[in-house]
Amino acid sequence: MRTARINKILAEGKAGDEITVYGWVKTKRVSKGFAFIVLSDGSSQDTLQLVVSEGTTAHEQLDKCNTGSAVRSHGILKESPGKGQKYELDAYELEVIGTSDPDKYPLQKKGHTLEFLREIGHLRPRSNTFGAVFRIRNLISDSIHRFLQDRGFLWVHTPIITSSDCEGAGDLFSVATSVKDSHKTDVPGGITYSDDFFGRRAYLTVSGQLEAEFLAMALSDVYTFGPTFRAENSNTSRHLSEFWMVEPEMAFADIDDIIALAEDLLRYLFSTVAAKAGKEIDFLYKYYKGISLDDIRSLSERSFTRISYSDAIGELAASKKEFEFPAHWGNDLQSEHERYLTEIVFKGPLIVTDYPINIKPFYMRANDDGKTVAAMDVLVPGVGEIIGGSQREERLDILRNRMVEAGVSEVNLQWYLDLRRYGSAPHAGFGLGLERLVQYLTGMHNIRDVIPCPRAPGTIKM
RNA sequence: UCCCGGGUAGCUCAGCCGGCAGAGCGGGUGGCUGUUAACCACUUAGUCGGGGGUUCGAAUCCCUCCCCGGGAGCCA
Repeated sequence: MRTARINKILAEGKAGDEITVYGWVKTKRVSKGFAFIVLSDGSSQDTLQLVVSEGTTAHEQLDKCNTGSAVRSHGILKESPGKGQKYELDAYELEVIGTSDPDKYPLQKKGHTLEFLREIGHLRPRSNTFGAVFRIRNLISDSIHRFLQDRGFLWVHTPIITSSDCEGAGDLFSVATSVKDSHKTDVPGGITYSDDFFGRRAYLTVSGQLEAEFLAMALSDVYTFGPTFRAENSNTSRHLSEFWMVEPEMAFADIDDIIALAEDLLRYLFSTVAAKAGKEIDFLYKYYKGISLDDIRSLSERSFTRISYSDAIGELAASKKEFEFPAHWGNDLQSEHERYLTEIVFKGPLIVTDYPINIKPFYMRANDDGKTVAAMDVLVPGVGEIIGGSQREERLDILRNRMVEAGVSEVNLQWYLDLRRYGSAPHAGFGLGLERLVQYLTGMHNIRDVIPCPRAPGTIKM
């Protein structure tokens, strides 16, 4: 089955070309004597219009050729006299490969709500919206690899099943095989982890950071890119139980190095999306009013604003706006604070640095003031935090003190402390939430609409 | 987990101070010689989220459970 996808036909085809095309029927408009069929194959935002004239064998197939059916067509490409498309296919062959009962097929010609499409997750990629979102998601993922590979970073594959339970990034999913052993009752669920598969408790990873650190302390510049899992009972439009994260980790690097890396990476991604996904962005902006192509392009061309946490608190305190929770040094920024800073004050991505030591994890490097750590978050309008990172504490004694204060046991982290015992060096990294970035660039308000199979509390279809 | 809002035809919704179950879209049939979410006519379509209660009578009022959405917290 030799195929030419519609994006290629439209980009490289010439009037007069004889072509075969495959796709799914989006709409069919039948008039006396001829019919129009709009065909989509997901290869781009564009569709191909088939013109089926009476008297052809193609015309005899029209009755079976309903919305949603899979078809093959063969004909001559020609310039379209109608508006809305440059080319159309003068189709003289039409074969319905897979029929679709129009009475039952859930997707109509008309637009659907995102809530309804979420209920038919297996069919929603056929919609214009989800086609656009998943193409952009792919472009971003590919571009992340390209950017980091070009800079000499090694993609390292850190484990999905892990024994680390102390990263402080929320509740973990347990991995077990013996849950049927309900008479053994020393842990909730009735199993004894020492008798279970790994001989000790295991979890799905909440972050590849700690493992990326030991790889960076040998290979210098590395990154992880894979799924991570949080068992938090959070029900929001910005949280998933399973999401994808990119975590670069650099040795012999400080906080400024990774701030620069984060900004360069984001600006590269903005410019790539603007250059290669213009039609998708235009479509999504038209319907969801998230971010326009012009805005993405201009974001890629200017440097991000950078502000310390302390100055951000000052900015919030000086504002005339009434917050539900007044900004107070020592407390984490609330959603309303992040929104105010990114949407009202700075109107774009914002890098906030040097957070109070008490609200950040033990591994972040203590600053000389004793009150803050070398941390950085990148906040964007509408979505909030898309990147969180820090310089890591490389000084053994200070790290051990932080662990004691945080109540983190050393027992299972001797390997982590070894990195500080043998050839310790300044290093730093960050985590980029892929779905949140895709949200920002697509304007999807709900994070469940930027991943094919969203997982959330009580939600695991397919 | 908490606070709001919602659940009525395949979809989007109206009806809600109790009294015959509605519209638009979609689907079907017919018409139309260039459509673009085509257009015109006709037609099809219901466990009013589940359970319980009040009442002569409940989509409508009360209780309860479930599900969905928005916001908050946690974070990416």
